Amino acid sequence: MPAEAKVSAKVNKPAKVEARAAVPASPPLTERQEARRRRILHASAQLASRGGFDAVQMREVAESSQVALGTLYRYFPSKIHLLVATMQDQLEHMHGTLRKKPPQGATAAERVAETLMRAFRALQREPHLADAMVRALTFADRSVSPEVDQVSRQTTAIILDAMGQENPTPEQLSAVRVIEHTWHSALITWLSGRASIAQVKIDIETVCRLIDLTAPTGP
Amino acid sequence: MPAEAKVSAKVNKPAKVEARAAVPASPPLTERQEARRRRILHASAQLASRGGFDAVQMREVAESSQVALGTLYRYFPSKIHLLVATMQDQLEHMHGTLRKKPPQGATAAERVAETLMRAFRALQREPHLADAMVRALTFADRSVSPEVDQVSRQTTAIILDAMGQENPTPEQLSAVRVIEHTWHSALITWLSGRASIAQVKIDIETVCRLIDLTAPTGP
DNA sequence: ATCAAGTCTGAAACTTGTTCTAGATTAGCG
DNA sequence: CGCTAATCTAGAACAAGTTTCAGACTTGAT
Repeated sequence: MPAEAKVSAKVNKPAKVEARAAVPASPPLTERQEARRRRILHASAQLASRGGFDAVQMREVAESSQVALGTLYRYFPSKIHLLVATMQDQLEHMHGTLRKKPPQGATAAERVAETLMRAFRALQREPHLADAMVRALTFADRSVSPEVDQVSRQTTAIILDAMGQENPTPEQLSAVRVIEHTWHSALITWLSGRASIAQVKIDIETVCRLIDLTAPTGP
Repeated sequence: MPAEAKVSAKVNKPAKVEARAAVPASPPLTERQEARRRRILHASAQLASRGGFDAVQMREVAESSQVALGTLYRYFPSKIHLLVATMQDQLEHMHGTLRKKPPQGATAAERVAETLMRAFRALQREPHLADAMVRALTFADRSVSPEVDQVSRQTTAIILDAMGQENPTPEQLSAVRVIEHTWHSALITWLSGRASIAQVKIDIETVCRLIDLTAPTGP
């Protein structure tokens, strides 16, 4: 039988994903493989934290993580895949952090805005890392759709969490979609220096109004 | 004195731009230079229409437009610059087209949604071209900010046109910003196959509600 | 313990964006 | 016209993402 894992082709790259969780449902990795994967993601985040998207060079990631270039590509079929996976990783971490101190706002809109601003502040602490992750996310083509979708689901989960809404209406889900759009695009404009932090704040607060507008008890 | 133009360095690449118009304010180009520029943009759009972002290869653009590679880079300092300029070009064209038949909707929100859906339909006719332009736009880094800003201004102008609002309030401008965010991000999700045309429509209509919400005579 | 199948490594090769160079061309001025 | 500075061209060279390959290494099954 196989070797380090019983996968067929391409290392267990996160394929189809379970309905909710962030955990890939693909064949399990051996310990050593799991360790390699971690090393790679760590190196990726570290290099990204330095110089952003451009500083994440595949050869360097491979070297930093003590893995051959070919192996890196087996785990992550492209630089974009790698960075999107890095984002998944960071997002999970952030969701955990955010869960701990739930937002205080009185309305759902306030809580969502507060949560997103908290996330934004976290990103501001590592602007280069944010740059690498967000640029990869929006540049991703169809071949990365499953992974990008996963990030999107995770983001949706964070927002719904903040809303404290168990069973959102379709209208509310639309509002959440629009909020995500705004969130990503506002980050882009901030990262490329075309919008200030204050401007991003305003945009987030503006779009969050949609939540109240679509609240089940609303207008 | 100089040759084909009296520019200093880098061909008259659109620098600072006048307050409103889309016309670059830089030193004028010779006829031959203007012609070269047109050929390049045409080749860019043509290649993009075929295979999208990846199909726009600088060597091919240079060949198609009968220009040396070095010259291409003198006119457009990077592939991203080129594609963003291509977008400026197309946007101008589209703004002209849209002006002709103003939207019919009763409310500003309806008119904006109608206008954006009209633009969306136009993009659907050349999805590959849309792919190239939008991907370039969101991937652009700081070095392209002036040009991307110009595109943003043009988009804002189209939306304000549709609103029929001469003197928008700051709140309305915020709403317009959020609409633009949603517009760009929704296009991205559509282009990468993660959202359907119907979904994009819903998102546009949802975000356009913000306009009524912020109307001067509104709530 | 042995073996077959799959994995990892190291290095070279290939692709495409970007830069550089030497020489031919062009524009405008005197 | 003839000059000069800038532009254009052809082509090589460089950089980083991606692919490929032969051989060494692991793993799990027999």
